[in-house]
Amino acid sequence: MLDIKYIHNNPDLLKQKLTNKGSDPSLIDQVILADDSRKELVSKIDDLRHSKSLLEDKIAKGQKEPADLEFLKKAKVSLKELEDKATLADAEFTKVMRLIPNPPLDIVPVDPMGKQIFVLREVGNKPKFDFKPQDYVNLSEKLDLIDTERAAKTSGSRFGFIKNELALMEFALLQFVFQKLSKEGFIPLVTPVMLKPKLMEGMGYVERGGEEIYYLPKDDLYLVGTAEQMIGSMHSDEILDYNKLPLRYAAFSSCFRREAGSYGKDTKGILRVHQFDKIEMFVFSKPEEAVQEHEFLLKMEEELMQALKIPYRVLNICSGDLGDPAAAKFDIEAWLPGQNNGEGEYRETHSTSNCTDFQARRLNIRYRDPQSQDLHFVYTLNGTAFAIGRALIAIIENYQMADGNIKVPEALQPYMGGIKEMARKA
RNA sequence: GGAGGGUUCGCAUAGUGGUCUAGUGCGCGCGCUUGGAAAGCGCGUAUGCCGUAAGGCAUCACGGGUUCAAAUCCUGUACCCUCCGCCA
Repeated sequence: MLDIKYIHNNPDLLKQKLTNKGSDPSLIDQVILADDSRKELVSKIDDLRHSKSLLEDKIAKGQKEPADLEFLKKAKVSLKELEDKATLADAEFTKVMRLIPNPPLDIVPVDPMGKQIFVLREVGNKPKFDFKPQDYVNLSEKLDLIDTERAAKTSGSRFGFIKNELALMEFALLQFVFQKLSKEGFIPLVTPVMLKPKLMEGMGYVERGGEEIYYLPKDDLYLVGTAEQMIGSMHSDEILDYNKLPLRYAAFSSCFRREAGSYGKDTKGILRVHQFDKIEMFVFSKPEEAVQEHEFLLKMEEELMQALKIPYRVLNICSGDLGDPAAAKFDIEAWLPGQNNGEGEYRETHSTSNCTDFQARRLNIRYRDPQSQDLHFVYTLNGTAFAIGRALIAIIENYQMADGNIKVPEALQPYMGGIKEMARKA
């Protein structure tokens, strides 16, 4: 959600920004109109209430006059009418307000269609194999590391059992990430995965993309698609301590996504599944520190990739490809040498967004400025530490050997109980 | 799932129809006092909306109702707590 005063003062700039994001610029005119009619009603109601309460004070002091009672009875009726109108006007205003996405920052490349790719850098050496590299689906099948067939039996398509050393590796990865991020000042967190509708809406993923979210009607709860939704929500309606900003969390959760509309895409394996585990970084920051926090999150992501020695590239996501809450976003794509029939390709493993005060406004998360004592909205940022499934895929493909066995990255070996290689079972 | 209790200003509490956005204590801020501090004393201490301003309006978990008037009465819902049952 944006600041309505800012909208009133900068309609043309915002229309341009919405156009850049591929959104409907007429939302700006709509919301201004809705706000004006809302204000008009509020003024009328306030005036009427004021004159009403003056008379009520008079009556309370014992000066009762029939004419006053008459007026008050009428006022009560017209007040009710006005209030009903105001409720409607308010609902309309809020509805439009919530449809307006976060305008992109200036660093975001403009491409309303969201087709273009802007590579900031490529990092790491792509592994050179003296054999034709296989993709992770083949590799993991031979080593009995992933079972999607039985997962289809138990749960349907787009699920997977993670087995044997790969199951151990999931927890090695978690351990590895938590160790590193704790040292960097992130608060380790394990979150609930069910979230109330009001808060899910607050995070800004329901207006568009609601189809993507699992919902439990019997309990009126959503299943989270990322821990980001939980961390933002846990501090809703709070005033955060200025001295504790930036407040950084590293949160583990399972994530649930319906993957509606991706039929036929990535149907094999576990690249795109309905349920996966992830450690997510989340930061509540002072506005003036948000850009540097965003870079810090990206740095964390890159350091994690580098520690695992997985080659990757960094993308500056263009305006048309930003989600509603994001004002700027960097993605990391890991190099998967086994894809594309052994030619290799980059696939997204990480994403970090600066959501400015868009989510904080909806969730009402503020801090008090120590100088002015004023309350301001915090800025929120999020970034993937590791989406476990995709990290495992990247490891499998980059660490494969000629015999089809897979080395365990050195950084993970301390957490693997002495296992240095995932090998074919006897 | 069953039975009971609760939800008021950062915290703790007072408040059963008008003088209550709301008293008191604690906490916090400013000042006096002091060589300095503590104590003491005085003053201040929620948020949102409308308005250039003066000022006005709203909010005592949330919604509906009674009344000229609701923190207070009636009613529905949510959340929390205790006990019982079930359970990893």
